[in-house]
Amino acid sequence: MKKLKKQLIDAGYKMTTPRQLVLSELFACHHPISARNLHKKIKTVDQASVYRALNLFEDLHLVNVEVIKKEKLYCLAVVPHHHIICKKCGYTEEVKCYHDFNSFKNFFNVYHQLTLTGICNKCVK
Amino acid sequence: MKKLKKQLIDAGYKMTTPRQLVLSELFACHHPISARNLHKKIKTVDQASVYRALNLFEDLHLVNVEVIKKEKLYCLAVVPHHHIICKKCGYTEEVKCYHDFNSFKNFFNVYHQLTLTGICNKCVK
DNA sequence: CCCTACTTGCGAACTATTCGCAGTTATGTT
DNA sequence: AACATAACTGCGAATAGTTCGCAAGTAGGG
Repeated sequence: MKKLKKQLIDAGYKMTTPRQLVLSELFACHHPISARNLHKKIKTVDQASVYRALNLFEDLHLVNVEVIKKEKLYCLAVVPHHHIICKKCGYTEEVKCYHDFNSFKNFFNVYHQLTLTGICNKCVK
Repeated sequence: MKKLKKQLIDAGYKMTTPRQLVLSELFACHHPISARNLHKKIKTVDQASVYRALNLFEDLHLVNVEVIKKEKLYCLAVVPHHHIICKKCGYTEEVKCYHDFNSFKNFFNVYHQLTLTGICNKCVK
């Protein structure tokens, strides 16, 4: 959390209450969450500000985005990790991150985002 | 292309002109493309139908989706592959697919989607 | 404590995506 | 080859998702 704040500041941004709230909600939430649901949880922050915060965090690579069933979901990118998500019920598990691309082919500053979807063993029955 | 048609039919859907057109446009386009741009290229097909086709193809895993700079991009999933995309200029290269998750943890029918973003060597200067 | 550039909230504007329905079409069947 | 029918499309309009512009508020350096 402190580390996140430092990254914000170092990049030239301020740690404001709305940003703080969005971050701590993401921190508290142990699975990817949509902008909309995030806003529902912190109604004191305007929706435009939630979007602005998420976009900023995304640019700074503080959060990752993934699309599940047409929904954009955000989660903190503190420790690199991914998710596997059941397409039927939405049940989610964490998946360790296997890779560390940093430069790749002729690209630099490479980030990657891996999404796994499947059917969990409960839904398969 | 024939293989794609077979997959549609086998899943109980019809190969119609709009779907055909969307598929061949995706086939002709060698990089991920947005629904909007796809529709621009085939104006004879209504936008709702473009979306319907893309959603169907996505369900059948005929196409992959990735989000780059807040834009959802689609590409054919014929041969499993991924992309690395420059965040500055959008320049795209293909990346071979290294993995074959099929079952993973307690999930079945697992598909994965990997997106790499970075800065290409032209933009880095 | 003050200054100022960066942020926010608000309302409204955009953009993206989907819906409902009447008319059309692909496909299996005769 | 024409038919029947369930699936599909186009259209217009609705809904959802995201961003904008601006006046007012606030974090953090001096």
